[in-house]
Amino acid sequence: MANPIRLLILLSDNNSERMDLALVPDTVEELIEQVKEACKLTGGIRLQYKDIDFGGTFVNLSSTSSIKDLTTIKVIPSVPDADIILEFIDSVPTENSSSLSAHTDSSSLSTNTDSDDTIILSRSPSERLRTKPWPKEFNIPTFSFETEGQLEKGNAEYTKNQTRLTPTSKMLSDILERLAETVFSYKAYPNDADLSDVAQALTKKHPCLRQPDSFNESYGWKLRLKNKMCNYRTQLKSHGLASELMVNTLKSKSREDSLPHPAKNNKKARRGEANYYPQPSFETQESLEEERTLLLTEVKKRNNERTIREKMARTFEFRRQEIVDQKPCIENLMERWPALFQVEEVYLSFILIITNHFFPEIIHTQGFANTLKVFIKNYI
DNA sequence: GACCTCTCCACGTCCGATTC
DNA sequence: GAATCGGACGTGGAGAGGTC
Repeated sequence: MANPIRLLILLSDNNSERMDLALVPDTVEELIEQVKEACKLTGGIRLQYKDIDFGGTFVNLSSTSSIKDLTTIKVIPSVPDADIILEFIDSVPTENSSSLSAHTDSSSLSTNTDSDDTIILSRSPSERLRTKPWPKEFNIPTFSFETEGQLEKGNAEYTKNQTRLTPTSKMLSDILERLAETVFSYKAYPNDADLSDVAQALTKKHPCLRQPDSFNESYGWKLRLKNKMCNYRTQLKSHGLASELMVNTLKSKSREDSLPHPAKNNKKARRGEANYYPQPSFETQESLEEERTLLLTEVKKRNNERTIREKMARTFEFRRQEIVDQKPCIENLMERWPALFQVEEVYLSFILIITNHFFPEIIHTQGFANTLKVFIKNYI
């Protein structure tokens, strides 16, 4: 029978615990789980052990064979290279509409979001609505109590004798309204494939709504939804609820015309593209202008990429609105925002724009974050 | 490069259903 | 019965893509 072993777990400089084990686990993963349980830790950790052969230096633990009685184990919160995630953060926005933040995982043991590994690419507070990418499987929301009740009855009827339900206008409004709200929480301008997803998810969840005459038995719902989204955007605009939609309003674009005609002499956004117009953050125009002035100084300093990146991120909304509203010429832009033309910013924006355009599904993945990090380290 | 067709989007309008 | 709401549809301007 193996002898029990005693370990000293170093949690921090002045925080340690004793841990007794009946036997050494076979794998490091098991040991990590046991340490987490014993010390009541959450989040990602890795372990190092005190290597006597090297004068007591802490060495990464790759095998439990290094563990003996009275070994000192050091707990390292999270593993930066292994735990990179992409997520939206609220404080420091940047230059791309699909703004993202790739940073090391800040578990309960770590608050290391300010390391050099952090790629500050976050979204504006106004865009908090769209904090998640388009779901792989669209989750149909819960409708009003009345609608849900009718659907439940309709589905039961459908299961029994394949009878389809013809929704009343009230029910139809409720369904479309809730779907539009949910779709809008992901995308203001969903494409055909997105709407097909929603329509299919709807008829899958509520088979009584299937339309036998249409493609996939859901094409009619897709058309309805497409129309609803258009009306929904108009509705939001009329209530002034979405500034990002307002800048894409044709009438508001042709201000120079005293009697603006819709879509007359206006450059229209490219297919599937709309002006990104984040709301000003909690910071004031004055403070942001001050930040911009500081940036002019910072940009002249050497090896100052991180500070520039941070300040560019912080002034993103301010800069974006300036560009959308005033449409400044390149000379003015270069004069006011020289950092925007630095290689790092151009590369980063380019990579994100291309990726978001062609491979939107990978932009939230860990693999993309890792690749981006390596690219920035090596080439920027 | 010109032309054509298709698609997208905003906008306006119609019309049926609902509310008052 | 008038007012309001909202789904549906038509229209026009613009971009994308294909063809010659």
